Amino acid sequence: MKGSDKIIAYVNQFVHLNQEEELEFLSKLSFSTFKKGQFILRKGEINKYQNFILKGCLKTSHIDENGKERVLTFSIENWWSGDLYSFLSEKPTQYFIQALEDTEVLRITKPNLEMVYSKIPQINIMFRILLERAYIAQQERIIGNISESAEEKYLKLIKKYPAFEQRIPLKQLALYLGITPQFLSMVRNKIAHTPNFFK
Amino acid sequence: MKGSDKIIAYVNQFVHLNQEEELEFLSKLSFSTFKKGQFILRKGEINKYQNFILKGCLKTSHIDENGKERVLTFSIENWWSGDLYSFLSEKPTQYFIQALEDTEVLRITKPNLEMVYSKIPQINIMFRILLERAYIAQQERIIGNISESAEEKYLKLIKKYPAFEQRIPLKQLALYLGITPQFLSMVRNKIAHTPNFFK
DNA sequence: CGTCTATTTGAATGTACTCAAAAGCGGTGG
DNA sequence: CCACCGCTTTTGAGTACATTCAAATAGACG
Repeated sequence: MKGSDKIIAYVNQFVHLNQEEELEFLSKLSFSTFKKGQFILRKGEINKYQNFILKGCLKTSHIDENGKERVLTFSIENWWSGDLYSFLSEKPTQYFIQALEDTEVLRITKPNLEMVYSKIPQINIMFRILLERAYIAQQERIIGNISESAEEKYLKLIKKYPAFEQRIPLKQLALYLGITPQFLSMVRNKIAHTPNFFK
Repeated sequence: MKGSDKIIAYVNQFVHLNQEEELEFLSKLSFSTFKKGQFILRKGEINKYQNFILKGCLKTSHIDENGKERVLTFSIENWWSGDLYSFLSEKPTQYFIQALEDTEVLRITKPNLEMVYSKIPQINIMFRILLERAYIAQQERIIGNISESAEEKYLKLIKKYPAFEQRIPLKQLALYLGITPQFLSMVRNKIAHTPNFFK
């Protein structure tokens, strides 16, 4: 499936576009590829794009004064990636975005997105829905982070996003959960050796 | 200061309204009061209002299957309170909102807000700015929750919102931080007896 | 004043971390 | 194609952080 078909199929999950609108939207997107390990965005830069992932996996993370890294999100096929705050406000980002796999994206700049908004109100609606969902997902994660043990958080994560278990290295998952890789390794082992841990 | 003056002063921090717009906006708000302990919203209900707090303090919390409560936010004077997701989608909320003090609010319904949006574009801009800020604050909290010890989280909280230390009961702060009240009591004691913990 | 809830204190336990080292795996160059 | 290097994952011992359970004390409210 071509990239343009993929994103149109994605958009159609939320709103309906006629052919003219589809072409208008596609004309504002550009295609980019990133090698595994490559940085798409670094702290201090202004995030000029929202990236729709056609193939691959991106990690958005934060690194504090002591060099401690924490993962805010992993983004895979059919997700958007990009620091929304920096994108909207045109201020420097606090985050790094890095490819965990060879990755292909369709990306849009702020001026182009604004042009699309004015010509295709449906796209506005789609992004409003996406923002609502992102907001509520964040709230759920906050509740989870302050309620659950590492084991519960891990089980919930791989239940919500089954692809992550196979696809994302243990170390990176630990950075997302806020635990040490050593401890996550123990947790996995315990789960694997506990009969009927699925219930 | 009257409630109407307070919210106008608040709005003026973000955007400028002329006198006609001010009156239009105010005409869409209604005044309500809540007694300490009273619930403004319960899980399963649809959140019909966004509440601007003139006086008092509201707590938004989540209670899981086991009855375990966790606090998502505390809201005091000059903050908005209300489950945005339920408000926008008109679906049942997952949260409880309860008054921690006798509280006075100015509130707006979704139809009235939409009317205001269409007549006063500035209000649209204001809420967009507020949503951006809420989103970024949530991201920072997620990073903090997975990076920091209980002591760090507590110190950061009272540094960011100094009023909370005096005003919000220890037990409620513990429900926000995701630790037991007993442990927070120990943390406070340790801080109080550690010379130069401010640095 | 009495009752109810919030806060403090302490002991025992469990969860997760640090440090250290070994084993596994993937990519690169010869 | 294999050997090596660097990074990830596993394993283990000792420690620190945070919880549970229990009980005493302090505060708030009618």
